Amino acid sequence: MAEIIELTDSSSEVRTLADRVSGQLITAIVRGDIPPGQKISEPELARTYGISRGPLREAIRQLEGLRLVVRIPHVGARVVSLTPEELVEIYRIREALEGMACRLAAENMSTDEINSLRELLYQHERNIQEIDGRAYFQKEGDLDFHYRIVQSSKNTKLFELLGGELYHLVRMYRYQFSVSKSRPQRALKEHHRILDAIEERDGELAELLMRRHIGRARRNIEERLNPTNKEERE
Amino acid sequence: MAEIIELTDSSSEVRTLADRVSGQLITAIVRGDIPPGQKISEPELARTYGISRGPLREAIRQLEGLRLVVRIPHVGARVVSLTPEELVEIYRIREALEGMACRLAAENMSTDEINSLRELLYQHERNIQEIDGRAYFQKEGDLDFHYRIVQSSKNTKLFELLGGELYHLVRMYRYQFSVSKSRPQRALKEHHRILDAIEERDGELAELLMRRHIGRARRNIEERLNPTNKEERE
DNA sequence: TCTCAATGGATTGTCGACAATCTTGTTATT
DNA sequence: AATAACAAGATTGTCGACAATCCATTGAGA
Repeated sequence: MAEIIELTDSSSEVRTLADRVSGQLITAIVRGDIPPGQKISEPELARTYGISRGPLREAIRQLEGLRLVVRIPHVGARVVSLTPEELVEIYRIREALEGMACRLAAENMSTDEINSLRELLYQHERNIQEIDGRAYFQKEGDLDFHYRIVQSSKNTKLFELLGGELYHLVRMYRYQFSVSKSRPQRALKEHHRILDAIEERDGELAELLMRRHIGRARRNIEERLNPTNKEERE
Repeated sequence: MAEIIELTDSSSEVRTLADRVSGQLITAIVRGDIPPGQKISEPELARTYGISRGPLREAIRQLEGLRLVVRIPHVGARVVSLTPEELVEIYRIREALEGMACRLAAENMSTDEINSLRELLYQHERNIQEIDGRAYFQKEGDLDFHYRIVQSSKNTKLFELLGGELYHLVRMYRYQFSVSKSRPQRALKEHHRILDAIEERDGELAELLMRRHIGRARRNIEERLNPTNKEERE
């Protein structure tokens, strides 16, 4: 099964209540347990997690930094609710950023990392065959792949940006819009091709393939957003 | 004189102590009043700003989200201290992101915005002639230009990302490393060319020029970082 | 003299209470 | 009946105090 990305605990064991609750809240929001647009009540959440409002407010401020909640002074915080347009914007950003990440990965990825990532893809393959219809694991698995590429770009700032912020939002809206690839088989094949290019140290091609890969997903969303103009399909 | 970018107050007037102090701290850190690497003492700062530690801690958490401070549980927070390598990483990200912003701006920028931005460049021109040696205003002015382009890309998420996080770090390290363009004249000319391309709605060219523009600044830093290999200069 | 443990001091983390602001439901007026 | 002002309740913002953890200095032992 796909490895679970743990972006929440930033390093080893978290020791403060605020950090711990922050992580739990991230998970809850990303999974949709706390749905988009929902108001966040401080007294209620404090009771739920058994802490006082002090640390809880700090946790909320962290989530605000991750763009997972929007806060209005003296009114309260609510879980962010992206418009489809904003989601498209995020995919545009991913196109640019992960394209670059791919080019850098082609230069900097170690052979060990490449082999390990290839193994992960085989694992995904088996999962698809097993559960076929259910695309859940593939959904998470897809981000696993992208996550590793960015990590192997060896650009720490880029890694923080994508892994620390954008991916949360992407995961969150996978659950909501069910934006998942309709054909995981095809996505998997594309992943293999991207990794091929990286293995051959062809950064230019790797970037191109990744941009196409994400661009397709973006167009997928745009179509769902605006189902007219069917003749405009590539 | 160059308009002062006010990225701190996110909307109209800030009403909570935490938000207000957060803004003041951002300014203080970006200007170098609180130098990189310096420890942030909660009791001391609380006294300085005349508030209690509660709101101050929330402000620090916000700064943590902006990557302006690094926090270690039970130890404390310190102002971030970027390595030259990380600064180069940020410029690589800017290259990708602002390149895209330029392409989008060529599509979406209104003629009013274009004219206004052209006027800003003329203003910068006058400033350069006036103060010549002192590159201070030009330093801030440079970011004004980039800021406006990103704003005119009409990609709100992109705007948040660059204007809300990366530019703070860039500004901060302008003061520290004095990474400013050694020849503001040249930078100004490049700005005009970029705006020309946008005016002609040539997104491809605008992106190319912007990438070059930022790439030059990046190579500038890299050279300063590693002054050997002089023959490798383009 | 150097290493290591202990202790005192300071700093960070957490809590409960109070003040300021907003929201909602009610009442009065047009 | 609809709108506006008001008031009660709840929520957010702020504070000071206490607990938990870390850091530095000191002293003891090898």
